Amino acid sequence: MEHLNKKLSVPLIERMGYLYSVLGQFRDGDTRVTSTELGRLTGNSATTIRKDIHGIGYNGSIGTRYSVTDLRTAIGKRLSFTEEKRACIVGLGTLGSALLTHFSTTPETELRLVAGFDSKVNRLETIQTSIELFPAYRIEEVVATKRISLAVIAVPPAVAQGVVDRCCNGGVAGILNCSTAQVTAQREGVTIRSFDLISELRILSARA
Amino acid sequence: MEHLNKKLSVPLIERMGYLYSVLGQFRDGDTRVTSTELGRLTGNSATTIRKDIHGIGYNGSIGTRYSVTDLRTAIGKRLSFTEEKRACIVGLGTLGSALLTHFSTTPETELRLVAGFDSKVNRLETIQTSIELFPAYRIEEVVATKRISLAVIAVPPAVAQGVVDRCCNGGVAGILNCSTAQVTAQREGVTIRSFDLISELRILSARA
DNA sequence: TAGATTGTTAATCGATTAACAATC
DNA sequence: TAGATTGTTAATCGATTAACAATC
Repeated sequence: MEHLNKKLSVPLIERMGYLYSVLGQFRDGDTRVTSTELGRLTGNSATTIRKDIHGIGYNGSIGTRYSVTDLRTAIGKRLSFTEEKRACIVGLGTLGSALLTHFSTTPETELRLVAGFDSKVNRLETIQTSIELFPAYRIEEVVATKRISLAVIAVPPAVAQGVVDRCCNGGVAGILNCSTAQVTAQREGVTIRSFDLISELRILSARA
Repeated sequence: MEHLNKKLSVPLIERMGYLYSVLGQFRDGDTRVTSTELGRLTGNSATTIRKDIHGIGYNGSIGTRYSVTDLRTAIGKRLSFTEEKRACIVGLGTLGSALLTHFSTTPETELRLVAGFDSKVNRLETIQTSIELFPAYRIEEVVATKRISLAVIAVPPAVAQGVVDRCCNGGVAGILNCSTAQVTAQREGVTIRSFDLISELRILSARA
């Protein structure tokens, strides 16, 4: 009754998110697996796995292993993979429209892409997709009415902050910033993460 | 003479990589800036900035501030942004070819995209780009002869590990895995980072 | 029972922050 | 000199690992 609502750390969420998808690949949900095995499958130590599982509030029972389905359900609940989240993509240039296609063709997810935005109306007309597209001036309205909680930003750096502001006003809870600009959320409680190919390659090249 | 070749931590590289690009935006390189100001510009504490700068082996002088150009040069050297790195993209589906376009149109970088690979030869023929394209069976050979050190992997999950192996054999030092598959490097000294839209959105949605 | 395995505390490691001495 | 600012040590914080008690 203590740790149930504690905020989870990012590393833990990353590990458990991945474990969730690994567990989904088991054919037989009745299987039981040890923490050692789960560690091997996800590239972590058995101790970390046990600590994480404990951290999300799930309890197995000592001696017996973890039940695949029960554990998966518990992770899903705690990380709220069970309730569907609606997402949008703002900016449909080469990168944005590729992410749109990539996203809408990825199955098995609790994330649903429900809108795309671009400032150029004639660009909207040329894109072939089943996702609803809107001109950028409607961001606030559409985000609010469709209750979109996640936004992927793929616009030129110069306009990124403005887009972030409008997404915040519409009421998103999280923003994935794919532009090279540094942006901040005015509104309290909006999480922003940066997602940029060049930065990632830089990190790789500096490590190597 | 002690810390010069110590391996830098990923958070430090991320912060200094970003600081590097921020410093590049100063019009006048003769400007001097305080650690407090740099912290504000990058979203870190002044102490962290000073510690990082110290960590990469740069020394300012007490009381005067940091020289913009000198500091930028020092970061560039230590993170080896000065020596050009060659990169390739493997897998030219929607995501891969968008990354190819995105990458080749991003200027101001020490990273140079020099090759694209795909297993389908007729797909190679339809892509319009100034980057040289090759069939996938030539990965090892081309990576080796062009001395490519970074590979971006955007292939279907089922073939990801095989592609990683061939890149390693060719001699890359770093791999950015954009597929949903978990892959490992057989060879010692190859760094792999995962770069996946869906995982990032999951983290965001679990935080929010 | 004995071996295996989880739950959980203690120890370690690493990164960030606080504090302040050194010095321009 | 006095105020500002870096360099650097010490303190804090958080995450990972080690160890082992609890128990199937």
